[in-house]
Amino acid sequence: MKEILNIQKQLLPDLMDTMKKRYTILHHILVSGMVGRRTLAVSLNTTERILRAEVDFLKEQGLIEVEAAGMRISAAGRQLLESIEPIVKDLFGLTELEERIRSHFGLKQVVIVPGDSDASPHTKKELGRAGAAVLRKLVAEDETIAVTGGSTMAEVAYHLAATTSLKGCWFVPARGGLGESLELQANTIASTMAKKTGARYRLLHVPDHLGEEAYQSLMQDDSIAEIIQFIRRARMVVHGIGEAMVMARRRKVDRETTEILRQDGALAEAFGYYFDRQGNILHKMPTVGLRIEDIHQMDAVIGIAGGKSKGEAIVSVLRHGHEDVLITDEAAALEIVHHLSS
Amino acid sequence: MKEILNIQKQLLPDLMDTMKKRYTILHHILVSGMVGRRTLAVSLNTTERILRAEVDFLKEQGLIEVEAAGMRISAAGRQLLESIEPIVKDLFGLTELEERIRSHFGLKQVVIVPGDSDASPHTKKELGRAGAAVLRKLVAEDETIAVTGGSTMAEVAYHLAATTSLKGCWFVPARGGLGESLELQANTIASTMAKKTGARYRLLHVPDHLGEEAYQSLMQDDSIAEIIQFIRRARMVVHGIGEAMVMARRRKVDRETTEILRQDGALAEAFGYYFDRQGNILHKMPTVGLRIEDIHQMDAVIGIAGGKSKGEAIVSVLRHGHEDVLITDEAAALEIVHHLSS
DNA sequence: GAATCATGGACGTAAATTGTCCCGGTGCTA
DNA sequence: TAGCACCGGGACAATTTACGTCCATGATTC
Repeated sequence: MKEILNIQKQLLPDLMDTMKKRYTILHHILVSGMVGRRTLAVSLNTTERILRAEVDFLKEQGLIEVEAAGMRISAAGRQLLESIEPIVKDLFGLTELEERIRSHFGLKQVVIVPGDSDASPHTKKELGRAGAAVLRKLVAEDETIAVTGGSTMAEVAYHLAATTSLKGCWFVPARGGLGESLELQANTIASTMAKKTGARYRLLHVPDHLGEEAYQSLMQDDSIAEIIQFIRRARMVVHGIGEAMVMARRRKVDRETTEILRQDGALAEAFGYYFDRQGNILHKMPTVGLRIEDIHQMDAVIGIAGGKSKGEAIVSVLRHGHEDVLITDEAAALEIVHHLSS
Repeated sequence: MKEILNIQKQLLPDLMDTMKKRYTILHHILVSGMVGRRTLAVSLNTTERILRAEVDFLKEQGLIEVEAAGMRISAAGRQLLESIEPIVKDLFGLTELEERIRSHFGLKQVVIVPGDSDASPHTKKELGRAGAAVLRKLVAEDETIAVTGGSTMAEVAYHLAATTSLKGCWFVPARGGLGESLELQANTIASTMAKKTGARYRLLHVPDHLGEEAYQSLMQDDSIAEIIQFIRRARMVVHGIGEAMVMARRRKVDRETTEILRQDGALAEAFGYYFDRQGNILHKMPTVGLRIEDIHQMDAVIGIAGGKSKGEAIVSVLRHGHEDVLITDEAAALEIVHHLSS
C-alpha cells in the first residue's frame, strides 16, 4: 500500500497534502456531528472561503450532506473515512514527526522522507532528491553555497538539475581535503553540483587538518587566502552529518586524537567538527575553510542525514543550535524523537 | 490496491486526472525516445504551453532529462512507468470503455461508475449519484423533465440536491401508473426529485396500460388531457432500462402478452416500451404519457441502468438509436462491449 | 418574536494558468 | 560548410481561477 502512495507521489507531489486536507475536514465534520461552515473554518484554522470550496467538493462527491442547519457526514463519507484511516495514519506520522522535531529544536523546516537509508539505497536517493529540492527552493540569486563531502551529499548533487535560479551561484567546498575517496570529497561535490546546475565553482586544494605552523604558512599564500575568504563569505551551507567514530576512522584520524575524542564523548561530526551529546564542539583546531563562527552567521544551514544509526548524531548536531533546516528519513527521525523523550 | 484507488477516486478525482495526464505524457516520451516539446504537443493533441508546464514538472521530478536536442525519459522515469502501470490501467479502463461505447452508438456522453450494481448496493448508489450529477449539468432553465420509475431512478432522486439551476424546473412522470410498489412509481420519483431540488412537479394519476376505449374516454377528461399535453412538452427525459421479462413479471403483464413478447424476442424495457435485440419496438399500444415519437424529438434522453445482467438490455435500447446519454456501471459496460464484439 | 446560527450568491482583486511569439543554440542534411 | 528544421527556454499579455469579503435569506433556538 505504501508502495502505491510512493509511486503516486512522484507524479503528484501534492497528493498527500490534498488528501490530508480533505481527510481532516471530513473527519472534523464526522466528530462535530452537525456543524456550520464558519465554526468549522475556525477550528481548522483556515479561511471560510477556502473551506467553502472544499465543502462544495465534498458535497459534490456525496461525502457530506448540507442542509440549512449545517452540514453532516453522509453514510458514504463515514465509510470512506473508515477505509482511509490506515493510509492517513501513515501520512500523518511523518508530518507530525516533522513538526515535533522542528519545534523542539526551533528549526525553520524539517523534511522527512519515508524509509531507512541504512536499509535501503532507495531511501538514500530520496534523501538526495529532497535535499536538492530544498536547496533549489531556498537559494537566493547569485549566492555562494558551501557544501561538504559524503555519500549523502553526493546523492544531493546527483539529483540537482539545471534551474535558472541557480545559474549565477557559486559552489564551494566548506572545508579542505579530507582523507576520503575522491567521489565523496567536498571539492568533487561542489564541482558536480556546479556542472549539473550550470553554476560556477571554486576549489580548495589544501588538506583540512594542519599543524599550527603549516596553517600559518599556507595562509601567507595569496591565492589560498583569497579563496578561503571567498568561501567564508558564503551565506548558505549544505552539509552531511556523521557518527563521530565512523568519521574519525574513515578520515584516518590518528590513534591518539581518536582516543581523546572517545574520552570526550564525541558522538557526531559535521563540517569537520566533532560534537558531544550536548552539542558542544570538541577538538577545536585551526582549520582552513569554514570556521564554526562563519556557520553561526549563515542565513541557511542545511543538514542532511538519514538512517537509524545516525539518529543520535543528528540530535547532537541539532543541540548545537545553529541549524536551520534538517532533511532526514523516517528511521532517523524516529530515533531522534526517541532520544528526546529519554 | 483497488481499495486505495477507489478511495482516491472519491477523495481526489481531480488529482487522478492529472495523474493520468502525466502518465500519458511520460509514456509518450518513453516510446518516442528523444522528442521535442512541439512535436509531443501535437501527438498528444494539447497545446504547447500546457505541455510545457507538465514537462517542467517532470523535469523537476527527475523523471525526464531535457537537453538542447529534446527530452528523453530518465532511468527513474522508466522505473516509475513500470511500477505505475497497474494503477493507471485501472484508472484508464473506465475512460476507454466510456469512449468506446459512446462512439459506437453515437452518444453525446457515457458515464461509467466502477463496480457492479447487481453485486453491490454501493455501486447502485454511485450510479444514482452519477445520474444526479449529469442531470444537474445538462438541465436548462425552467425546463420540464420527465422521469420514469424504478429502483435506479429512486437512487438518482435520492442524490439530487438543491441547485439554483433546477429551481424553476418541473418534474413529471413519463408514464402513468404501473403495477409496481409505491416508492418506485414514476409519480413518486418525480415528486421526490422536485422536493429535493426545490422544483415543482405534476402527477399523472392514471394507469398506463389501457384498452382502446378506456383510453379514449380518459382523453376526453380535460384535466387529464391537459397534464398529458404538459408531459409531452418535456424536452428532457431521464429513464431506467430493464430486462423485458423481469419488467413484464414485475408489472403483472398478463400471461398471453408475456408469451407474445417472449416469442418476439423482447429483451429490454424502457419508458414502457419493449425492445428486441435490434432495437425495434415491440408491442406498441395506445398509451398515456410520453409516446415514442415524443422521445425521438427530445433534446436530452438520458438512460440509467447498471449491473451485469442488464448489459444486453442496454445494448437493445441503445440500438434503437435515440439515446443521448448513458449512465451505467463497469460490469454492465463490459457486458455491452462484449455484445458488440460478438 | 428576536437573536443567532446557517447556506449560498455576488463581486472585486490577486494569483495562477495559458496562448503566443521570439531568440539563440544544436544537429542533421544537402 | 552553409542552410534548415527543430530544439528549449524567456517574456508577456490575456484569460481563467482562486480567494477575501460582504450580504441576502432562511431555519432554529431561546
